[in-house]
Amino acid sequence: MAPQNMKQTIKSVAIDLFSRKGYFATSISEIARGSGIQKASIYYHYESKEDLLFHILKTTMDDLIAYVRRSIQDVTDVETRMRRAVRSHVHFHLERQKENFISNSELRGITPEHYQMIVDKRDEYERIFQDLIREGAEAGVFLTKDIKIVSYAILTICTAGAAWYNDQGRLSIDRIAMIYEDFIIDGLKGKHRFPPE
Amino acid sequence: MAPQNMKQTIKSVAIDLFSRKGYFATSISEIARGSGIQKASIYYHYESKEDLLFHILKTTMDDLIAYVRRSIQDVTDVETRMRRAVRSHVHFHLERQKENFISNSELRGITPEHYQMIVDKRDEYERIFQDLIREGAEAGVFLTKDIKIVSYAILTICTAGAAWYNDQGRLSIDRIAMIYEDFIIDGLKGKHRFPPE
DNA sequence: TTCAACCTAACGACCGGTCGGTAGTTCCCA
DNA sequence: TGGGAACTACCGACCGGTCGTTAGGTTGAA
Repeated sequence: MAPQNMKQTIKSVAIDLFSRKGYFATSISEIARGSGIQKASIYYHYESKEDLLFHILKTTMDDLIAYVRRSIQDVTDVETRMRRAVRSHVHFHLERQKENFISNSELRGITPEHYQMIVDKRDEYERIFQDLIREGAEAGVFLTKDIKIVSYAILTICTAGAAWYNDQGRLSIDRIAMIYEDFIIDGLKGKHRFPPE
Repeated sequence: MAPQNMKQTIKSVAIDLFSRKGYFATSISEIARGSGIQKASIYYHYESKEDLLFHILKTTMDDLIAYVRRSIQDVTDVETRMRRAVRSHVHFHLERQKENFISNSELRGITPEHYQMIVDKRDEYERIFQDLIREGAEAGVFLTKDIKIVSYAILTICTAGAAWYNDQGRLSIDRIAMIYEDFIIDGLKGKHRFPPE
């Protein structure tokens, strides 16, 4: 195994195990076995088990934010921007299913400082969608809703996909993204029976 | 502590700890400490740590199914039925936040046999919503969508609420339920830009 | 000769679970 | 009415095993 790759190998083995068994249920020995080295050697590449988890969470969040930002940067029409954002959100989550699943279930494994860093990144990410909802509402394209709640709804619909999506399954990532896109845009445009007071 | 209550005490302490720290990160000793007894005494009430988790998951699922079924049983109009189902789903998840959070994150802690039992119950529950979507589509009230995907979308929107809902927060359970209700019904009624092939 | 990249061996802490035991209560039957 | 068996609800001590982590040694390429 080439030297520069071992750090990556450990990371991808950890991603696989953390997503399948969970962070606490996965031992350093297992990660080492999967990587073809002794468990003590893990500590040459990562400071601790928590450091390994944090690395996974951090790079996933950074990549996600960059990915979605890029997908909407040169579009002005707000409905299209939202469609693009939803689509790229879905794509990212289904293509990097395991990492995203970890990001949404293993937050409790990291230290308070690291936790704050990840939460800050997540807030930054959510703001992309919240701004789009606000933009659309101000333009009269979407009907004003509770922006926070609706943004959570949008994100969790797609994020949850990472929990059940099966790449051998009936539907392609594209197809799923389209269904979500339609559902969300209709939800955003629909009038409410219970208007905000 | 009255004798009959200790089993319940242990259970509710476990619910609190499992939801806050996770199943694997919680030790029997901690549960015992929280319950005011020695850890050996836990084993008088529950066979094992896994048995305790399974008990929590099972009763939560049973209660959930019964609760939602009851809420729609004497209503015939399909939109109203869906609205009721969504509303009771949200209510149940936010009122019994911790248990539901565990139900959606600690499935990996149980044995294969128990896992199958819980998954069967969850399938049964999802079928309630899938039948409603089908009903509504056949009646022409909803536009036909991919029933499975859309049912997952509906359920996860609300379920995710259990992860972030704060009973000290800005919004009441009722208010959140209404927002979701509107969003979902609009999503179900909207026409699709990407029709199923 | 240096140094990155690994190794073996061991550490203390803690894990879930079991053991024998023991107050206190209930119940049966002579 | 009384005595003992059985049962409930708990305890303290302990088990083998695994955990994350560290100290220190080895290897091979540059």
